[in-house]
Amino acid sequence: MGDQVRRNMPLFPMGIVMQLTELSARQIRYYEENKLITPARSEGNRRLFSFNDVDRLLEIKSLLERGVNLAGIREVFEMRERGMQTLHPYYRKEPTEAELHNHLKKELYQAGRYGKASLIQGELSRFFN
Amino acid sequence: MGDQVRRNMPLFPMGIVMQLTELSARQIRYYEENKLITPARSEGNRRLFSFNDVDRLLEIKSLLERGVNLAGIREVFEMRERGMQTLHPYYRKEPTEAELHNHLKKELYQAGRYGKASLIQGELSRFFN
DNA sequence: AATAAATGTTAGGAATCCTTACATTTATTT
DNA sequence: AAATAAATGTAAGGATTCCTAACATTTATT
Repeated sequence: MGDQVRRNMPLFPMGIVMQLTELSARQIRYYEENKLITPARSEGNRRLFSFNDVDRLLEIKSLLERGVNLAGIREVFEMRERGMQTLHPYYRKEPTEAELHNHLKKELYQAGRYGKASLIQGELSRFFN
Repeated sequence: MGDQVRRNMPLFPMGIVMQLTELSARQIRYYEENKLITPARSEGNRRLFSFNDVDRLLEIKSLLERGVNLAGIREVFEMRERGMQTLHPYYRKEPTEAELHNHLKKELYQAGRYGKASLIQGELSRFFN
């Protein structure tokens, strides 16, 4: 069984993830609402979080504490998914992109040096190996 | 945070453990009743299983399939906790010990070569690293 | 001051899990 | 073969956890 598969297995209920991340249910649901995570669901519609979900939540928390807003975090995640290292992914996109980029840059600038949190792959590894 | 601590963190609810082990809730509760596992409890008295709990359940299942009964499995676990490799831990114990040992030996004998399943540390590693 | 972003709080309902009790199956013993 | 024991199934009633939705509050930005 691949590592990628394992890290995406739906395992944890809301209560455990709240403890693991020290986030409120409201916060976690809000981040999902904003497409920052997409936890699986049980048959009865209960959220089931994977290791990767928890990792993401920890990173969201870290970035928020650094002053990045949800739009910025979304951008950071999309950036990574495209396998980019640059901070400028604005070519070949929608009109509002320039503004978005500007906004992000400004926030990241005043949030202190960027790149540290987003480079921490696997925050959850503090809990598990 | 130590590895031992992590593997003992209460994380999984009953439903997930059922899927992970392919055991029924009845079976899992019965094994707890017989002191083969001791999952933690939530504030509201719900079982919360750790990695080690799931590992144990997988081993219980394996041993049961080999014909070992619960008493035998309990013996195997106690044996390991004492850090023994021998199959003869009957000195310095209660009167019924000799019978127990005899019983176990018989079962293990007819269950095929012993030692394989109990040596598999971390069955759950098939799912996680 | 007004707006927006992020989070808190509450309510009502649904899903999951709890214990307890009794039934069933399978193996062992007499 | 009948009786006993071990392991599991099943069902009921109740408690816990989680769900969505709505409205309130806090904080930052405009």
